[in-house]
Amino acid sequence: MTGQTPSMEDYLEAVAVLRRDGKTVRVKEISAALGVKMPSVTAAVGKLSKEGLVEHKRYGYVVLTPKGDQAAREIFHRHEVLSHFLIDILNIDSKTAREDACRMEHFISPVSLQRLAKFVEFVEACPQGEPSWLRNYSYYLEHGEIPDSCPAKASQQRKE
Amino acid sequence: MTGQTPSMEDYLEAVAVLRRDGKTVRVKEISAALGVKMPSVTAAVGKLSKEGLVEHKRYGYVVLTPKGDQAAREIFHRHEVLSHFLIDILNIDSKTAREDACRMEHFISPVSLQRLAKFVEFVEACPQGEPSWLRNYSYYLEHGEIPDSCPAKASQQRKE
DNA sequence: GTAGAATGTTAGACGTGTCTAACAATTTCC
DNA sequence: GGAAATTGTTAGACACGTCTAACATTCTAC
Repeated sequence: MTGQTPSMEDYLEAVAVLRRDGKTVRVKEISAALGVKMPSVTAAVGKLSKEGLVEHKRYGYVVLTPKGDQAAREIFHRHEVLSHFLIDILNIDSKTAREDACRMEHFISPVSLQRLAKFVEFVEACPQGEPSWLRNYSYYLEHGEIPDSCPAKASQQRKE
Repeated sequence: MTGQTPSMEDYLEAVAVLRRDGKTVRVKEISAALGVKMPSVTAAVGKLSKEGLVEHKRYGYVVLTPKGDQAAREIFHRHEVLSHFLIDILNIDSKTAREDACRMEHFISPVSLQRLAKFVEFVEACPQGEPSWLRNYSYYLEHGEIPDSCPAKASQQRKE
């Protein structure tokens, strides 16, 4: 948690992402990235500046301070874990996944985030896990029924 | 999605939950349930009433209309799927899980919700799935390393 | 059946975040 | 180097959701 509102977290994250994409960051770009008008950005950047998270000279560039960078990293990490889970495990299209991550990232607790991260890690560390439960899950998604290769299904069928 | 703000969704859900717990629902109880003051409830109930989601006679009980009940069910379903996932799969303590679900439930898209629900369903339908990847996950959570019973781990060890 | 307690409402303030309209600075380019 | 385009800021409005303080209604119990 960064102690920021969802909105302020979005601004911080946007600055970090734009920066990462190479260029210096201007109000206009933040505005475009977040789909808000420039005056909203000016106001937000003013607040973040007061809190020592960004530096911003009037009419100039917006730059993260070390403290702001740290906060942005944390936010971005939440975003990454969530979208990673949504895309690679739940199989959600990346556009929807990113949108969902963008909204939910502001509300997941540190505990849940950490667990979710561990979960994703686990799945990656053990990708073929037991012939592949993840593949079985995909099958289930597609066909709506438990694949035969799942033991539970097999025993259930035996009973039938 | 119900077309409601997160706040209004919370009110709707609270009414449904209180109602389910047996009693008639009063402003005071909603206030207590959500941790807001009574005037906030009055205002919120007024809005929901205008939209035909609750009925509320001055100084009287708050009752969901069929439309409101439907919306509340949908919200509650989101809550259930999320907390179910957090508790039963990620192994998060139920207090944290419920709090997280309460916040995130307002922001998950229908697509992701449906997928998450499917995922939980899948895990339950196939609980022993391949010796139990879920148990392996629990082991991983506890010990921080992939259990030997995981094939990937086994082959990795062979290489070492 | 009325006084006091409990509950509910209204009025008005405030914080947050957004917007538009108008103005200001900066950059571009002939 | 100055006019026009671009970018940025300020001022002021508004929606939302919350609060406190004051007032109104209803309920409870004698």
